[in-house]
Amino acid sequence: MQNSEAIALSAVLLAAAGELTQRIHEGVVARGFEGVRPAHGFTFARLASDGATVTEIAAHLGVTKQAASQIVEELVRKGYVERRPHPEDARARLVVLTELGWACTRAAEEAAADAVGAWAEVLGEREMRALRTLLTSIAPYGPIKPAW
Amino acid sequence: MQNSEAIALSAVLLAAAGELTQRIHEGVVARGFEGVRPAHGFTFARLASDGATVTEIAAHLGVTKQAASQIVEELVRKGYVERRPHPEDARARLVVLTELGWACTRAAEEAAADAVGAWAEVLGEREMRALRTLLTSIAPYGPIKPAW
DNA sequence: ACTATTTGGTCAAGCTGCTTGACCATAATG
DNA sequence: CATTATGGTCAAGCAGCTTGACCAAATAGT
Repeated sequence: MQNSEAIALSAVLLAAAGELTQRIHEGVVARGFEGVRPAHGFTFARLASDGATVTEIAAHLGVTKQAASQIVEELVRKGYVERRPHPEDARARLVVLTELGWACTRAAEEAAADAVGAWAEVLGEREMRALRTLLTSIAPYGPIKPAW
Repeated sequence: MQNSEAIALSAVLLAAAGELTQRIHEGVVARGFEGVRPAHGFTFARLASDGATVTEIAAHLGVTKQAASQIVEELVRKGYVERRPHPEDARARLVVLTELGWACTRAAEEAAADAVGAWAEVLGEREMRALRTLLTSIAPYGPIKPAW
């Protein structure tokens, strides 16, 4: 593997990821959900299965818990999530999606499906599976940090 | 293509891109270049071939020209680029990499090669070429916008 | 048991990186 | 050669994050 090949691979990977992010965002907006940013989408993804605490969200996003707390506050204000008392820890508060939050999550999924679908039209089903398999082999396990 | 598959593909793509960005950044820092952010790397990439004007950099990064101007100012201060008079337009100024800027660019390329090389050890050369081919087919042509 | 430390969360203040708005100098257009 | 468009900077403001201080509940130490 020469350097130039590594650069080329990096460039197309970053370009594809950037475009995907942008398209998902545009698709969500087009479906009527305004004032939501990609970071909110990553938050929703973490909340989708049973909710999470502020600290867990912070770890998921790779930010401080103060930042996560502010994000949650904003999402509460906009009606996407709500804070409930934590069933096992009186200090903690469980953040869960509201019905609006679920609707927005589904919109994001549809937008993702649209964007990916456009790729499928170019590559075909078979190649898409190959792509997914390859990426799955190299993607890290941890949280998806929107870090760049 | 079902929604769930699109989500899975999106997740691994974003995870891989996030990890790559982070590793490149860490690699650049490890090679002794401090105070440089991913956005600077995207700037360097645009400057590498013959330099660019502030307006061109702005378009490349997807930000306003004021923001691009500030970024250039910072890079000048840190010694990575310099402003030269534009040979054809007295209004414009051509921003070019200094020797330090070139060194930093090479460091980023090495870091990218390291990160990609780690994937090659998992996938093998053949699969890496397949991955690159697939991604090249779906990546947009325009500037790489670090947008999320 | 009860002190001491850790952990979950918020409040407050500050910084960084971007934005919008105004403006100047040069180029392109009629 | 007057008008408009373009490249660039200065200034002010804002959004999203950080660090620092703090409180309440849980956990650990003896």
